Amino acid sequence: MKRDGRLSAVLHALLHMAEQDRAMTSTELSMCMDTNPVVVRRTMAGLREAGFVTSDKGHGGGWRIAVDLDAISLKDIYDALGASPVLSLGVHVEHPQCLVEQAVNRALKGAFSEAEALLLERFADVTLKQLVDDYRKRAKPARHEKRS
Amino acid sequence: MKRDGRLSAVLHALLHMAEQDRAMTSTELSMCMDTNPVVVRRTMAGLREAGFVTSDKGHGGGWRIAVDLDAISLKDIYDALGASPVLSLGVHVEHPQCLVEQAVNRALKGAFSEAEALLLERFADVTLKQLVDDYRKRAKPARHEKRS
DNA sequence: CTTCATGTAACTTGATATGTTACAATATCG
DNA sequence: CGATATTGTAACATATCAAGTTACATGAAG
Repeated sequence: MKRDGRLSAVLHALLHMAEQDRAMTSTELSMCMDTNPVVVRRTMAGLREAGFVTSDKGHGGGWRIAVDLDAISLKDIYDALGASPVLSLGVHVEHPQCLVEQAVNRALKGAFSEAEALLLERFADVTLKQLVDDYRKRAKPARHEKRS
Repeated sequence: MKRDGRLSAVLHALLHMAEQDRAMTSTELSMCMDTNPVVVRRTMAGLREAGFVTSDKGHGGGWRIAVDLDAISLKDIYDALGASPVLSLGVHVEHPQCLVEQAVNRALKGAFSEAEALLLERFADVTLKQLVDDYRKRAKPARHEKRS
């Protein structure tokens, strides 16, 4: 089963936007997200509705981050993308008649919801600001290398 | 993204097998797994290779559980099915050049692996025996109702 | 030796995420 | 004002991949 890399791709785009003080066009973003401009607009639409980014038409238009970087967590972005399922695994029948299958579902669902809750907690703990800081911390030493 | 219900379906089948003292045919199992016999054989093949079930051809043939119910955990079954990914979410590029994307990947992968580890721990903690016991505990009171 | 079963390869189908085209709407620039 | 740059979005096309299906070989039991 193929994994959904949209969250990852969008975060990549957002961090690049955070490093610019101008708007970035869908075409620019499509390059760093390795897709095409229409898909970028489709994906960013959710973030716009949630108020995390703004978009402007026309000359000099494009996408900008609209809130403080430390006010957005990965969970916020995940939700804004449309809360796709976290787990590939699921139960075969949601509300089975069969008592045997009900026992299976009880066991599986317990494990599923714990794992999902943990993941979303971790997402909620990380802000875009932290990602930017992490990136900068690693990028700077590399620049020193070049200078020296 | 559609969820993979094979683990759930196979557990259902195994518990029914556990309640019988005869072999069950792929056709019988296909009914309780809500699919067709060939898919059952395909799915059970992994369990057979792992030694959890045996299959017999010919008259009176079919599938039987081959080990003690308290010697198999959900994790064992999950593994025997071919360890499909646990999470729907993944990173967009596995080993990116871009430092920004590397920072994104570090954050995501940490959260992913914690959640996955937790789920597999929980799976490892539950044996087929426990599921059977849970089922029986709930099934018996229902019979008393009928009698009284 | 017929029937009932599994084993498995090959092919078909269906669901769906992604990509693409097309064009309307709108903002900026000169 | 007209040319150009940009988003917004619907509609369509493509690719992928799991599941379903067909077909037939193999083997066991009556």
